[in-house]
Amino acid sequence: MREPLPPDLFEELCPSGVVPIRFADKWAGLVLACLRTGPRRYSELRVPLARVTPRVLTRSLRNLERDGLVTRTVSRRPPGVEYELTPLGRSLTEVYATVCGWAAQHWDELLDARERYDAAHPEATAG
Amino acid sequence: MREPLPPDLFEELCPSGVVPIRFADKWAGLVLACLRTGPRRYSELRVPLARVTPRVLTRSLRNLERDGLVTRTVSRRPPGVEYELTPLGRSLTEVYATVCGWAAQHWDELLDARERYDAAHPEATAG
DNA sequence: CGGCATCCTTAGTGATACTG
DNA sequence: CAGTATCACTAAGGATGCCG
Repeated sequence: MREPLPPDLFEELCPSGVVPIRFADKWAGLVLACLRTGPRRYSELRVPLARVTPRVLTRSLRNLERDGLVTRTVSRRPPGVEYELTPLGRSLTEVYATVCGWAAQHWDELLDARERYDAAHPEATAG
Repeated sequence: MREPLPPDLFEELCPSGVVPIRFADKWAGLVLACLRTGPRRYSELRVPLARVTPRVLTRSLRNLERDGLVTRTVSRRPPGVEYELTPLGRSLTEVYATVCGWAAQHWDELLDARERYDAAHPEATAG
């Protein structure tokens, strides 16, 4: 009835196993979200992302820049560094929006399932 | 011109910072993809996911089960363990499909950007 | 067949303090 | 203002081998 699975999914489903690429970065989604309304300076980003240490925020931004998702521009008048979405980055925010939509819709369900699982498997959670 | 960013995005954008949740699992996407065409036994999953060690595959499956995305069923005749998508899990595969679609479309762009960045920043990549 | 036990390595994250 | 330096912790991932 069911056909067998293809011998190697990695090329077929996702070029170079790209899926985990940007989603592996814990804060990338929120950083991109911050930039949806326009370019922002580093200090502006630090406000909503206060619980992210500067080191981690910088690394996220560098990674996003490396992948061509944001640009980094040093400016005088006013002095500062501005980050801005590239068209590529902007297109990714749409994808993130889809993910967030799913999460918002099903987060409770997921938490419930988790609670039920943990209740049914005490050994994995605690003694 | 631009309005200031909200003081805390975490509640606003994504409940409980859910975004990284399932996407932090490197193989979850491919596992879910394998299950889209119907229930599969563990040994069936191991074929396309050959480069994932049993330990890691099992952990992925357990995590997915914990979150209510797949079910795990032990069966005799034929003996084995079957994994199957729940409705919740199936709905997540749609999201993954969106992500994969984006990746397939823009992967080359991203790789190019990366190459350009690395070429422009030799110190970060090598000596 | 469907795992688990054990060990190891690394990358991500984080706290704290300091600087061009 | 926009980071960097240093240190520490954790969890994910992976290799190998064994078991009910």
